[in-house]
Amino acid sequence: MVLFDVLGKRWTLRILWELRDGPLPFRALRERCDLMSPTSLNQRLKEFRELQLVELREEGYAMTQQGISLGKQLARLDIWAKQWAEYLGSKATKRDA
Amino acid sequence: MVLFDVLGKRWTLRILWELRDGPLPFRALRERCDLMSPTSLNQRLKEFRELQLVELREEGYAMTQQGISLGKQLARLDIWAKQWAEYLGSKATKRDA
DNA sequence: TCCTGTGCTACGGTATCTGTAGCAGACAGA
DNA sequence: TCTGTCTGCTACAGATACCGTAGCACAGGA
Repeated sequence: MVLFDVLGKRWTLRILWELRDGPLPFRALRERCDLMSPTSLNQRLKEFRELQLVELREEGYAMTQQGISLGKQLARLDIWAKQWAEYLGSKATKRDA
Repeated sequence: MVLFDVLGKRWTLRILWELRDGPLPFRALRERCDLMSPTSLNQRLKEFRELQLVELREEGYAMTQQGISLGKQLARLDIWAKQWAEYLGSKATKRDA
């Protein structure tokens, strides 16, 4: 499972997430990602480019068509995560009560 | 993004994936995951239990309702990944030709 | 020439993961 | 009671990945 290999690395999901709204230059992207180390960011970006999920354009790093498609999948996952957080929260509330 | 934090660790997706088919004891799960180190497996399992995605039953480690729900999301992602792999493959074929 | 922006890298320290070995407990059979 | 074999899990040392800081090389603009 190649996708799981690449997604199972630190910052991967976050970087893709931050690029969903549009292209970002290297440093701006880094700021969005809580100033993660440029070493790691560059490493991830390199992998993304090899996998044709992201490309470097004049405006900065941008999602390819495949990247956008993956972004939609992550959006689904985000929706699920929000519901899940609510579930955990409600259980915690009940326990505290 | 709590979910992305936990998913952004090595083996996380893989472990959840292997548990989709039903409960597995510690060692069997480890074998499914290419004999990953027991240290890491135990660490991940601990996190999953805290997040109520996985629980330890008599039959072994098993998905909770929330875990099953997450598994369905990962299945979607898997479908996407397969199409994506086809896309990458077809481009490579064209390039080689 | 200087300033500021870009992408990116070097370096040393730290955290995380890895593989091997083995512990403690439960159960089964002799 | 001893032995063997499961179970979940842990200790330890080495390898790998990540971290923050600093700075490089290049491209404009003044």
